[in-house]
Amino acid sequence: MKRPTIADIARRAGVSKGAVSYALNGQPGVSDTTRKRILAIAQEIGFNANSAARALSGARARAVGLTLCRPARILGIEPWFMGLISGFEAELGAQSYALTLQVVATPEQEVEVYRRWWGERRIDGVIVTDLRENDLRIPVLHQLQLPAVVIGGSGEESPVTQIWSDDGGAITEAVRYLVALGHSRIARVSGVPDLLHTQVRTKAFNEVCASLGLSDAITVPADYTGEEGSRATRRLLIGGDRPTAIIYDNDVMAVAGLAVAQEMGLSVPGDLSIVAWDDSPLCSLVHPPLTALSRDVSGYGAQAARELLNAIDGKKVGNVKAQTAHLTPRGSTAPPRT
Amino acid sequence: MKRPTIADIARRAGVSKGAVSYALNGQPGVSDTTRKRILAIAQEIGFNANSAARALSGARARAVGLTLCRPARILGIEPWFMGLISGFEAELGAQSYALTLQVVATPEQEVEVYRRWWGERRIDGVIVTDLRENDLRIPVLHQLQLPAVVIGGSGEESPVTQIWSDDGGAITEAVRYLVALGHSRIARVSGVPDLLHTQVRTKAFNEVCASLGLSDAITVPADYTGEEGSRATRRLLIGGDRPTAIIYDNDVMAVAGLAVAQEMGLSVPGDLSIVAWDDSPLCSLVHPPLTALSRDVSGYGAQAARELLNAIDGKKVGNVKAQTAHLTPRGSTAPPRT
DNA sequence: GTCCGGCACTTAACCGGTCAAGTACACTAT
DNA sequence: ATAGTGTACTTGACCGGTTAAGTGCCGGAC
Repeated sequence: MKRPTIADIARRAGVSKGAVSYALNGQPGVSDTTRKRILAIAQEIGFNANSAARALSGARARAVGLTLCRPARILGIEPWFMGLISGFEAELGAQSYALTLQVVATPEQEVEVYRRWWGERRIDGVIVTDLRENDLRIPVLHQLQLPAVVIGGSGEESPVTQIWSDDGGAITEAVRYLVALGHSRIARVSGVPDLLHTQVRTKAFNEVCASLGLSDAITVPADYTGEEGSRATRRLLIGGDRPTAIIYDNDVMAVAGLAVAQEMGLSVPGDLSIVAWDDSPLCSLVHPPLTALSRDVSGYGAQAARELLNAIDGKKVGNVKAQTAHLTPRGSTAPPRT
Repeated sequence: MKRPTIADIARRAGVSKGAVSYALNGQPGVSDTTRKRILAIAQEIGFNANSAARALSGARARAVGLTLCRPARILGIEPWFMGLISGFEAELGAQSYALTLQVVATPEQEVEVYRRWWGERRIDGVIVTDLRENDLRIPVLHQLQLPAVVIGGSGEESPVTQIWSDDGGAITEAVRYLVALGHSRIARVSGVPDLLHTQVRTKAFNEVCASLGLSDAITVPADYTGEEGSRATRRLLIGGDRPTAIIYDNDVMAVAGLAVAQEMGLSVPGDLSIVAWDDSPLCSLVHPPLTALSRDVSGYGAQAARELLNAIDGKKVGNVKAQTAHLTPRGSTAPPRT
């Protein structure tokens, strides 16, 4: 049960390997009748071009890489990555590019994986997530000349293409909404402070709160996990002057915060309003359903994949701004009880 | 910035390509001093073997494939797959195998992807999830002679290696526990009924309920999504003789069920006890935290990857039984209010 | 002195594609 | 009749590894 090669097709069609190659790739050099005959034979014997051979003769590997650098326990539960991945796939699958995945523990390992993949010619490009300040991956990507697209940058000038969204604008909208409802003590539980988009959000949050005269608007740093989300929420709620609204940097922490409030006997949204960043089915799953900053994560992923394919094709692409997250009000926000 | 090849190493070391190949692969045929020299040069110039060239000359592709066949909205939120994936990685990474991922919409597409991957020599084997009755993928895998490991079979004889766990035993434990607490009206919200492990669970659930004399133990089929979980729960709770305990086939539906109960003003666990299948951080996140049937999903994945690598190496492996899920009691179960 | 075995390499074929260069033939223009 | 042009192929090199077969040389046995 040997897998067929173009030589098999050539033999059956009575032509040379080269002719078969031209026929299969839609290149000129064979007549229409011959081409049809060859395609029919290929179809019949279930031919698929050996990707290794193709990659070896100068062509692409037709695969892109993605590394996930978060602890497994949070990876599993956060809908964000899977949304992103299904977006990539939608685009990559259409061009029959494969997606190669690697879970890593540290950014250093991540860099190692990039080096290895690229050295092995296993991939044509990578998608980079969770950009940090002075990210050590960027100079390596640049040095390797490895086509890449960064997700979640700040939109500033960068040697690597970025797909970014206006997180500052989104959080400003959320704060204004809460203030319009009558809230004046608004807190925030953030994601990992090292991440660039966390910093963008923190800055915008501080600015809008200052401009609206909210003096005690504080941000408690956390790490996207439920445990940290609970801890941060408890810290915020045990104080005497507890906030009447909390904005969370992801859905998982928001759900954890909701549970803490319920556990402490606080009513949501009566005693506490909750806003989650990044809408997902998780937000509509709980009671009350969470008001969220929604965006089309999967579309975001598809856009990133599209830009990466462009970069691989040598088209120089600049930073791309994706849709800004918009507020989806649900049951977890209301005017504060007086 | 051309990427180095063994020819580059050979030139610098003043030996032939063949010698370099022997040296790098730890094969006999070169002296110890030469080998060390070659390895040092390889290290210095950052050599990585071209995976395409290696794969082309008869060797392995050093990659395995995984297809995910669930709608994106549920893929994202279910921790199960990510747990599995990080388990695979732990094992594959150690052997420097890559994991290639593809999201598909239907089992037919899945089969197509297998055919293409195998035809392209892109992968050495696949991991198959969500086994169905008379699964159409199994004969194809067998016909292609594509090394594979099936996750979530029933443990019965099969032409393809299975990693399975005793789901019947686990659900029996859960029912007995609820009965011991004093419950007599126990319902179940199941996953997709086509899946083999759903059938195993349903059968065992019916049997244990019958043997314990629980006459109105019913299973409402759902599809693992929160929406269906809510709907099924509502249906169960609006009846006059509503159950005092519900077992859900995954954590997402259990959380949705909890929200429905709260929304209807029922207290959990006072009026309704809830048990989730497959523990995950999600279960401890909500209030009250959910009693769950736990197992080491990531370990399960690692075991599957290990068996697949064995199968790829030509070692004939039989079915492997993984650890049975065990009950982790939390706040969502209690004796029913009288 | 020579024959033999073994070590440390080299040589070259091979994997299965791609693609530039070459060839054979028909048809047209002069 | 002859050159020129285009079409429809064939030929063969090449990508970067692996590996069977070949070579040169050294040391030891007879």
